[in-house]
Amino acid sequence: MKPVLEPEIASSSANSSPQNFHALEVESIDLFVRIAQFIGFPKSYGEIYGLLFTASQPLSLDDITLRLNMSKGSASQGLKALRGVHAVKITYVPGDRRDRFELEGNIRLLMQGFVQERLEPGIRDLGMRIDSLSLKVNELQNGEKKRYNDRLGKLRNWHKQAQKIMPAVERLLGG
Amino acid sequence: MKPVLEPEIASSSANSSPQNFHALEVESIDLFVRIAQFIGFPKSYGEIYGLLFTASQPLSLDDITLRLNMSKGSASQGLKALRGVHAVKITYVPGDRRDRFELEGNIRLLMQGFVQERLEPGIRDLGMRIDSLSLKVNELQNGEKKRYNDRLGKLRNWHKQAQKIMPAVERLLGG
DNA sequence: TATTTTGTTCAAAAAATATTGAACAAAATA
DNA sequence: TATTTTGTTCAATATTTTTTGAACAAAATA
Repeated sequence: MKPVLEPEIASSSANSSPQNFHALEVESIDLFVRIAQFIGFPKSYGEIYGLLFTASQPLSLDDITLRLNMSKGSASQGLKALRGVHAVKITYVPGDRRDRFELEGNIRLLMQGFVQERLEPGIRDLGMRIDSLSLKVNELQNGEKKRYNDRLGKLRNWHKQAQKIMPAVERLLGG
Repeated sequence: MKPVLEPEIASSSANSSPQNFHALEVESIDLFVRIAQFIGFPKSYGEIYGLLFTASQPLSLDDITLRLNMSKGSASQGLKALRGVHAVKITYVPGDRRDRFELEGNIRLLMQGFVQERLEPGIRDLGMRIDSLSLKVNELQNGEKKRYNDRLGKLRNWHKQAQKIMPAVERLLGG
């Protein structure tokens, strides 16, 4: 079965890149590549997301590799990761054996996934490290101990506030 | 003039790494290396910050390169960047020709710098791109236009909320 | 002024990260 | 069952980012 591609939109400004992209698609992909890099994802993830953002129907792995001129391996891994943060889902399309991919309805799911799977674990890990450091500092002699504790106190405080703000971030970005 | 190094802390658990680090220093540097990576800085920046965190007095460029076994170039660049986000400052020490570096008193300045110089500009840039995309979408035919605008609307909404939360993030992490 | 000390810059090297592509497994079809 | 289609994995390759180190400039000292 042949890949399902977007119908070319008739327009005098139609872009004629090697992949036959519409100018709008290019700009959309570009936007999501930046978002990806912003949150620390490889740019291929952003390309995939951007392509799906513009697509009028769920795309197959083939569509994606063809359109983006990307290896099957990359596309597979990227889709896996995007599914992992609930940014993309697999859709069943009757009469097609292949998986078809499309965006989760809500953009917020991308951000929610990011917050829950990267931001929060990161903050939690830092907390554990700060605690461990605090314990060791308590075994020092008085002078040293005071100096360390002054600085550690500020760090703990910062961390506590970072934790405190997390639910709000999640609620706003995810609401 | 010879480099100013930390006096070795007498302790049965004193670490004997090649650089003669105390276990506490190692853990502190490790912690800040993670924080650096977390916010997208090279790990050398974290090493420098971590070393300064444990230091009982301002350190010179020499101290830092010697202690961390890092090139002069790296140390210079790292310190420049850390000064750029107000995480580190230069202190004048009478009788020493060299610059001496120490942490800005408040940890929060590190985060404030990060928020102001990375997070906010990033969000702003995304906003401009989303606006540009919106303009182009308005030139499409009705069917296409609707489909795009549905998705773009969600994106705009997400972006608006990200902007809204920014001051709170800044206030909390920086207060 | 000549020499030394100190810090910066940037091209080249090293390290880290992302991408490819071929081998593989699983599922559908013939 | 044999063949084809589809998607995954991972070692090798390519790309990007970081680090080095030597050349340089500026400032202090002799």
